[in-house]
Amino acid sequence: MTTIKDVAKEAKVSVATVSRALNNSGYVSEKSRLRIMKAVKKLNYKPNEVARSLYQKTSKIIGLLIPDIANPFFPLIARGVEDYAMEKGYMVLLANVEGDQEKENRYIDFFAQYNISGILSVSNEVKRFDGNIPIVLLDRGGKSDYYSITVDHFKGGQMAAEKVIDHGAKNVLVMVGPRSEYVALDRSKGASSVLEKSGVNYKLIETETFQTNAAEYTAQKIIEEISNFDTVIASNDVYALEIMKECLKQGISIPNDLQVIGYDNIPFSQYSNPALTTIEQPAYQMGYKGAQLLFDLIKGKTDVEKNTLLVPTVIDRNTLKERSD
Amino acid sequence: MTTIKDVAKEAKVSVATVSRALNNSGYVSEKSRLRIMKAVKKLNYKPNEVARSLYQKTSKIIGLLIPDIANPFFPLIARGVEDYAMEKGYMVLLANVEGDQEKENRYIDFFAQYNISGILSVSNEVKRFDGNIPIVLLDRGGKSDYYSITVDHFKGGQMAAEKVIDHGAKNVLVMVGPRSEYVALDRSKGASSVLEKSGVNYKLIETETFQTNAAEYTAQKIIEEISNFDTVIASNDVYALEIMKECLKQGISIPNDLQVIGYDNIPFSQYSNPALTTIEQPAYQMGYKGAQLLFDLIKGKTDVEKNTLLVPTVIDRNTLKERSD
DNA sequence: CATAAATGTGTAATCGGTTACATACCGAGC
DNA sequence: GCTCGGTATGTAACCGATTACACATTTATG
Repeated sequence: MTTIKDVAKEAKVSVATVSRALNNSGYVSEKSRLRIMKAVKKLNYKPNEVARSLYQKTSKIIGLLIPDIANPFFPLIARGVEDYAMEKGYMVLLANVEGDQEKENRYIDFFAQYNISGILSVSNEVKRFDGNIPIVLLDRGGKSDYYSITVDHFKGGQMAAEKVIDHGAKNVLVMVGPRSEYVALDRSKGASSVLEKSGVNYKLIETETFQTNAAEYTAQKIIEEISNFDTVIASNDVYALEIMKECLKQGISIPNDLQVIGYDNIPFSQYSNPALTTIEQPAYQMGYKGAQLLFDLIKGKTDVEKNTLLVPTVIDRNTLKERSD
Repeated sequence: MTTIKDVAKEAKVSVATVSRALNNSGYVSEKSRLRIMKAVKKLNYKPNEVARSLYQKTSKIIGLLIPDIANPFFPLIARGVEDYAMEKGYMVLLANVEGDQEKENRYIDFFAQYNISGILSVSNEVKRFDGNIPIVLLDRGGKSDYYSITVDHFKGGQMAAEKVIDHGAKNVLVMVGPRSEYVALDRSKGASSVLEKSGVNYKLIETETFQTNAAEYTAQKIIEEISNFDTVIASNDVYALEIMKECLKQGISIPNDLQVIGYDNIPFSQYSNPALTTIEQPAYQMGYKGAQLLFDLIKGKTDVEKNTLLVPTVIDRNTLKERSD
């Protein structure tokens, strides 16, 4: 590895001058600058970020905490984050915490130990973080005192309910995610508010987790109850697909015997047969905007919108019956 | 942030002693050790990994290069890697390169700048890496002089071909991935070897990329040709699902009008209707074993198996016709 | 009991950058 | 000609850890 000293020697200047030239800080004569650039090229010099980071106490890394890399919804967010970060010359450290508090803690300690400059988290809160680096929450945490980019899940829940009512739902099972997730709560509140007002029969059923690896078990439990309902509002697309799989096994026809609506619009929701009707979250956009906000905070900007609320959209496919009108 | 100096002062010893105590190197009296541990706890001291890394020229990070985070096959690998790395107290820096050489280069520079201790790459080779840290290739590169954990794709291709022949295929379209990917080549070679020998009619069709975002376009092009065939061996599950989606649109019934077999066994292949018959790659295992091998190399072990070959398995689902016998 | 070996500890160099500070030179303004 | 501000550059301190080396003390050995 060539170091700044090698460059300095090659360009016949001091390391200070090299550093100034590379960082455009302080005065450097044009002559020196040229010699330095030439030396950098000749020696293929890349500054050692570790050394830089040690002195500066920051880095060109941001951390991204996601709950479940196996759910394709999160990679969508990750891409948005990554694209913006890349534009700014930053790297993103992707941490897959899988709902495991211990794992999350380890990643956060790690972030701190590496002088990470900001954190984006798709998580309700970032516990146990003592440093003072900026944090932006994605998809959740809208009412907390964190900065956040969220989707209006209450509205999303309403949209789902309106949509199924519109398609003739009479007995609706609405899956609520785990109680600990505000996201899930908001969604089901939105749904029930509409359902309640319109007078259709409905029941809330709570599931324990959002993790994809529990989806199969959960879907089976739900199917046991399904004979009393004509429609299910699933807590996300993975669950919706899992329910459809179970229905297929049991000869329950979709949408005739049972209507299904999902949430997220993950790429795979278009591949089911029938293709899944769902509520789209602007995941990529959320990631991208979240990264933007985080960089504003890193730069010390203060006139930023603290909580941005994005709107979901209905994606009309084929798991609801044709409307009769 | 508390530093080693704070701990030293609190424990009334020098920083050297603290360092020795924490790293179990050199001599430290039991009395000092206890006082140091107490101080560490009291001050909640976490060593600054950046400083440590600067001196040691290594770190507790390994890099994982994956080609496409949107394809659920890769998160499976990532989990295997992560689980093993976590056991060993390492972090994994997940880099999503999206088939973009520029992006890959940036990540690799970045890895080098952060003294990463090893690289796992799901990529044909790791170009332009001048350092000398260990590299393990996953899923590809079996014949190169890199260390690798691969799946026997030739055999996988054979299995797919045997399977479809077994189910009565007469005219087979086999999708080949991009020419640049040995994986794709091996698979199609395996398939054609069997097809050739058994005398069934077949055609190879080359696609430009494995990236999921090009899948829709590619599938449409393939469908144009499909009327001449009764079976398609897709280059991976995402493509298989995409083809099934197009078939659904066009009223082509699966498996009666067209049989489909995929490759990978991504979690979502079970959600299609009919559920996708496919060849499973032991992705998680590949990640886990790859991490194991990488750690052996990091530790300087030399008596390791250089190229491990895992075997794929047929996952029997419903996109092939019932066998007539 | 003398000496060698083992144990324990502190000072300072080191890793590769950034930057405060000192210094020197130059041209402008009085 | 002298002073002042702008330009240019180098020396050395610093970031927070590890470790070579020196030195002191204790323990083992013959």
